[in-house]
Amino acid sequence: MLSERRLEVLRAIVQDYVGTEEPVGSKALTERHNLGVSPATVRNDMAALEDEGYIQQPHTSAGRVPTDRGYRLFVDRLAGIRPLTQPERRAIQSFLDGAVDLDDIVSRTVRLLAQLTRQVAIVQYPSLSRSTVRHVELLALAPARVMLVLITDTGRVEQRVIDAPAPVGETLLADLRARLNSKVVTRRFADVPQLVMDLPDAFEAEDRPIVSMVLSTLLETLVEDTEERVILGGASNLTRFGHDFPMTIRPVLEALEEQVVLLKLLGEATDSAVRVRIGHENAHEGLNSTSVVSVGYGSGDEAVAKLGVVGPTRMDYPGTMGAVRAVARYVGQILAES
Amino acid sequence: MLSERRLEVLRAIVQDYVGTEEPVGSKALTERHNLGVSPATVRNDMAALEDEGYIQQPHTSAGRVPTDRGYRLFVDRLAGIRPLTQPERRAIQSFLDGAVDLDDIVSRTVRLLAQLTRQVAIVQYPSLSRSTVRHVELLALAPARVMLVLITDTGRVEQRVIDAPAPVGETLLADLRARLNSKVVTRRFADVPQLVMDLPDAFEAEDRPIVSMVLSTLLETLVEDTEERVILGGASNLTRFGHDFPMTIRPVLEALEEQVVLLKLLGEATDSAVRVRIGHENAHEGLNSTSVVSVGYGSGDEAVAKLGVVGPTRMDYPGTMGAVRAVARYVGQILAES
DNA sequence: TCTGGCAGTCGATGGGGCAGAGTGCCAAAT
DNA sequence: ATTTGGCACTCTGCCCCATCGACTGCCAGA
Repeated sequence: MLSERRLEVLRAIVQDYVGTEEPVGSKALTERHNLGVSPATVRNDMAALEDEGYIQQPHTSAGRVPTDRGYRLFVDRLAGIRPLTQPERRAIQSFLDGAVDLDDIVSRTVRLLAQLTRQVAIVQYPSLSRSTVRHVELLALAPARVMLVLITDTGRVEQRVIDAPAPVGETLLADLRARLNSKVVTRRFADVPQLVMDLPDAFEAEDRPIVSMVLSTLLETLVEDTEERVILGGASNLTRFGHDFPMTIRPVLEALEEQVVLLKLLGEATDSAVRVRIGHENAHEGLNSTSVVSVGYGSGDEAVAKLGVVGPTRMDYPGTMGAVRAVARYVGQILAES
Repeated sequence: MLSERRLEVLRAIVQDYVGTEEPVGSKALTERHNLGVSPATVRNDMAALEDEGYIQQPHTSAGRVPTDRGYRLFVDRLAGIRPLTQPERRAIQSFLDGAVDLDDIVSRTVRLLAQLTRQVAIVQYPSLSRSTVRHVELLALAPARVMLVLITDTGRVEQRVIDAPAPVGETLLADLRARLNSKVVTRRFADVPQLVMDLPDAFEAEDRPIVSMVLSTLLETLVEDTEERVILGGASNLTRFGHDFPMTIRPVLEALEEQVVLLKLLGEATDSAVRVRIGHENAHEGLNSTSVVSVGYGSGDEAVAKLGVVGPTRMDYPGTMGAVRAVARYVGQILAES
């Protein structure tokens, strides 16, 4: 396998390349990092690294540039996650603390993340599928018209209007509201259908149609709103992609406009481990020269949604991963509090 | 003043330049448009137009390019608004007809507009300042924690969590809910502050702090909700800006991320006349080489919000204006129906 | 007022030559 | 077996220069 020193050389190459954006040569390497060996030795190591596919030269007689594979090794074995500095933590906290509602939290998060990483940030709205019900409210808008309001533990509110076949009494409404809430509050969306199944039995036969109607509307809402929304910010950071970006930036911008693509980008993982997708590891063509750093976040131990950033494969992985992880944690806290 | 033919020359220059993206010379002009005069004559006219500041040459011995002033004259006097073709109209209609709610209408509109004009589209949400309150709900999440839910007649729902200084009794909450609703339901947002002003007087002294707290949160929500939201789409069209766009695109992307800037871009006008802001007419620096075409739209005769597109000053004005106007009309219709 | 002709200007293009940076390889040293 | 210094070689990037082509402006004549 690769000797310790060769890994060290790879690490140095990645760090220098990320810093300078220019292919790095053997001489420059020995000067900037004190590896304790001569350029010639480094050259040999580089040749070996190139054979293994970790680095590559853009042209004969140019310096080396990490390949996707090289970045992968770097991320997996050579680099840790850099924790944020104290001032950065404070900045995050004060920035997120002012949020007034869920929309605000999400939009602040995306801006914060973009600013912190100087890259394009993506934040998924807390998904409803893992959410729990905080409260169900029933309001009589008119004698035969009921509004159903669903409030989730993530602060999201959804509403539906139900046209009943006959006037609905206030007492019935109150009764249904009470029973419904006692059944479903604190329960997960996924469990709700079973929990309310036998609810109509508790009512008079004449009331059952409207009860069923309310229930089916509730279930519909639960399903429909599991739909996952994503917002993004910091698009202007795309201009820092590199000198050749006219070719690069176009497909990226296009990809970023598709909700579906964004969702896929964030990946399936929903635990709180930071994931990195490098270059071609992203299935989506056009994002072949970008990397995505993503992580799940949520109010409890379980993630309810994901967030992340997308930037050039040549990015500061430790720093970006640190920022993404930290933001996810703080957002989780904020969500848990509200 | 400028002779008829000189205006014709200006029009030809604008059209050619928009088409080719390259400075246009006297010879090419006479070949493409049959002006009935020789290149030499056109040269004289061009010199005159340049003296007046309508066109300019990038370098000595290059063709001419319209100035902002030239575009302005073109838009004001030389070009009409090109109506859309029948297929285009049908496309608009079928695209917008599938919308299920307000969010959907707006997001479809922005995509449609971006696609139609192949530029960056901006759509402002219908303003809520004319909305009325349908219902206010108060829920006890915890003993000293109340959630306020506001439901508007447009079907929009907003919620806020209030941390009370002391536990809030259920009876107090019910009382407040009832009184509040009887005051504000069916009332316009703008009228609410006055209506609830004396509400605390109806409560025991010890309850007044929490009552005031709820009221001020409500008023805050009303104000914020009236606040105008804007969304945009088609950012990938920025890549069609021109060859030199690295310099150009950056400030534009930055500007487009600021809600405030976007709102200003759309301008103040709220009637249904299409407005064009060309280059430096946009106060915002960094948008000096872009033009904004905007128009008000609404469900009735009165415009409730604005939409538009932003693109390079070198854009197809008649076509863009036509598309913007048409989309605004159709969206107005859709809104009126729902 | 228009037109053709003519000289002049300037950007774009492409070749040639010259560094500079970097590599691969080899033979000697450790 | 590994490391090192040396050396020849190969590129790219840059500058310079000459050429080409597309314009313009101006002037004299129709």
